[in-house]
Amino acid sequence: MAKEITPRSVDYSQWYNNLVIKADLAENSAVRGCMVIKPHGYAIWEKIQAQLDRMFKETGHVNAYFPLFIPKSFFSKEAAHVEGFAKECAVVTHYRLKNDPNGKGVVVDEEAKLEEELIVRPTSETIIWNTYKGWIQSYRDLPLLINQWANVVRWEMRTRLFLRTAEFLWQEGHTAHATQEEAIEETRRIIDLYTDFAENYMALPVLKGVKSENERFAGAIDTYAIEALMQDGKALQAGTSHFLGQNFAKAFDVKFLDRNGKLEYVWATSWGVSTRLMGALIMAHSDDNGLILPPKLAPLQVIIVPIYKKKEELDQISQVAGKLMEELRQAGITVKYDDRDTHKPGWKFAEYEVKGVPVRIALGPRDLAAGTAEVARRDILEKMTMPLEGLTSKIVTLLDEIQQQIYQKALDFRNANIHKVDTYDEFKEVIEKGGFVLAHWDGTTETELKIKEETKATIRIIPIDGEEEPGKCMVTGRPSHRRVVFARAY
RNA sequence: CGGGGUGUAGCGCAGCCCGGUUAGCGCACCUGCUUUGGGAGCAGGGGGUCGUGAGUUCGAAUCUCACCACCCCGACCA
Repeated sequence: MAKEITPRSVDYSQWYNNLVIKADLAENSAVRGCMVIKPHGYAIWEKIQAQLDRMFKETGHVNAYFPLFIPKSFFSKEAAHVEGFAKECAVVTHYRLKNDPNGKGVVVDEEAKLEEELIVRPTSETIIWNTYKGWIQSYRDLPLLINQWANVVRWEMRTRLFLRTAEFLWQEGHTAHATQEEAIEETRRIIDLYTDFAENYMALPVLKGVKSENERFAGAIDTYAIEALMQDGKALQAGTSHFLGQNFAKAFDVKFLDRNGKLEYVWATSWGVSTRLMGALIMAHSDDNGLILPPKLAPLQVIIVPIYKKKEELDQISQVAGKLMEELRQAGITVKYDDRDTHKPGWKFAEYEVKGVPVRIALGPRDLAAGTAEVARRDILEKMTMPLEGLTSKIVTLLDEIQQQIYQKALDFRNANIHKVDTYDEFKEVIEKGGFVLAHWDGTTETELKIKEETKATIRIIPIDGEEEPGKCMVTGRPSHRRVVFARAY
């Protein structure tokens, strides 16, 4: 079967690395910490992008593009923001190279030093708010609902394909509002949108809530986040939406005249998801044979493989396959017919399996004689023989069913790995097994850091919906009115 | 940035201790024939700055020194 994938049970992180390579999603590049996203990986990202973009537009947002470079001085304008990002910025200092006087290649031309250094954006709040200053004068100019698809650079010490790379692709929304209420509403609308996307497209159940002060975005008043559980019991932050208050408006002096003719600072939000979602998708669903993709995000949903000995057989099969493909396409399914004679059927089966194509249809002489097809599901590795007659509608149903079952499986796993604990001793024991742990916390950063120090667990979210439950902090015994969600995280 | 490890064909590795024919193996690749319902078999073939630089030596993949890169663990991390 799938060659050279380390089983999950042996070494989860190696399994992940193997899978990314074997499924041909990405590879490390010649540039430290930066990956090459290969066509299959990029095709999945494009599906993610297309759906999110649709959802952003349905909620009134538009796309724009801002510069890759940000003048260094912009960063010092919002104190918490610079504090959070300063340690991982790539900086452009010169704009020209010259031939090495010693004859060895090229060197930086020291005479071409920039007056002011440029930072390669780690996120775009500063350049965008500097721009918004020129766009906003009146309440009539608001709200401004803008999204950008871009690459950003954060100089991470240790990188892993998709999960943490020095350069990554993402979308960042930056909105401006006349009132605090409206900005908070936007922040929540987006975290709900992300939740909808994660659950209904990625088949990934998530917990939604706000971050503790310690885990908050640098420069935000509140950070809303969704957290997903990976198969090794670690949590992965899958998306964040920040209520920025008037912090950036004040830092960049963005004011507007309200209906009463009063000059006010603008209220802001920002929100984003990145190619890290690819990591979540892989780690949440896949198995030791390779990738398992939810049909809604699979670049290829159905693959048809002919099985034949003689050319006449292939011709007959191709005719049937052609008709079937036509029908499937009309039903909105992405399908490919792999009639390459350079690879054998078994090779193709294994190849599409490791790449996560949800449904495989094999057509051979035996099928033609019986008017059937062999239909194989990637998610549960099950084969069925189905009549060709009416096959298309069955495949449509099957893809829905697979989407559902992948979600259900992830949900069952997640639910089986949420534990309530009341004492710190119990917490220390349960956190070892992985999963989300619901416990009472006194709300202080001090206690949170102590827990992190002693158990490596962090507060992933403080739930916003759901019931309040009075209790006592498991560490200090101080009062708490609601359980928060702890986990070890990526 | 600290600790450990690895750099030899596209990939994975052996050879290195104890220097000495033409640097070897598996996969992949190419050609031919036979094959094709779960990663085919046989035969033949192509492909190497042994990470980089210096040194020791008659002779270096092998010994010495320096440097570089990558990986793992830790620290760091929206």
